[in-house]
Amino acid sequence: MTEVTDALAQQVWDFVYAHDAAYDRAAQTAGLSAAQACLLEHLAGDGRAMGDLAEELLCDASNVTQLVSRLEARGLVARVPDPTDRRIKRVSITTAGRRVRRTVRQAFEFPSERLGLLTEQEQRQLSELLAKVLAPDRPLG
Amino acid sequence: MTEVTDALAQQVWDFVYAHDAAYDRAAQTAGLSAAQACLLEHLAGDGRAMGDLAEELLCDASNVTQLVSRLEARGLVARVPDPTDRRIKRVSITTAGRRVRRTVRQAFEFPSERLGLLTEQEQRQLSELLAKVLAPDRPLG
DNA sequence: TATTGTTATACTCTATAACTATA
DNA sequence: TATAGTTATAGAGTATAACAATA
Repeated sequence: MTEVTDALAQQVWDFVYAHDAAYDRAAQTAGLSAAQACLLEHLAGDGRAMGDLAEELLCDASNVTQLVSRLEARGLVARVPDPTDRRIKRVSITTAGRRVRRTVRQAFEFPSERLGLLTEQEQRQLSELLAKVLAPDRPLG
Repeated sequence: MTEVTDALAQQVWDFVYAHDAAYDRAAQTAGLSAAQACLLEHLAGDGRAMGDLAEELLCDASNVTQLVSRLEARGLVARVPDPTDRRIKRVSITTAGRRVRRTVRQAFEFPSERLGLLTEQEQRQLSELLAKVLAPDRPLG
């Protein structure tokens, strides 16, 4: 463990803040909240069970219910019953949802406009540093 | 502008996520939301005007009113009228507020436990990379 | 008239607890 | 009985618009 300067901690804070703000703006471009955009990102091909989404998003199932309800009301996702277990509902993204998701991705300029300021070598450096910082001792958060 | 790989963007995402989650937890340790803790961090010696806080926190003034009201109800801040302009109210942190703020700072283990995984040289490297990424072309976000 | 802060209102995120349907 | 999802409810963050007090 090395001592960490306040200056570095502050830089990291600013970086994180800029990233968060950029994602918020990107989502807003498509009329979504960050939480809604994030949920769309977690929808793979044939649909995810509500419970799985709650686990992946690290939030309560009742929260997923509401997020999905709002997205469904706008036609961006659909609840499809699971054929093998009628308790389960799978959330699948619609064509309109894919379009909106693409909009968010394209509007999220942080990676290209910020990380893109680094040379290839610097990007590799950053990647190695982040890998060290995020050493897989804890799964998340 | 260099092309940015999805892998790096994902690493950055995970890093940001871990930082956010760690701060949420730290604030919760003191019974605060992240927004409340953040506001406490912006309170300097003699108190900040509500409007200045709104600018620094990049949010609406009415939002600051509510955040401050909740903190005031818990005795962590106080509204003191400005002697020179009676429209202005300055928000100052109380002794209890300082104590709580210290609790949050100590509970925020991300800098020491995560950035501390890097050697001094690596920390300097990271600092230089972040400085490049956050080149001061835009003020914030 | 312009500015500072508040109030009223509304929407979203989030969680807990109680509930329904299914297994 | 246990599980998947929903509903009811509540508190917090946030913004817009209307408002009061002061400059």
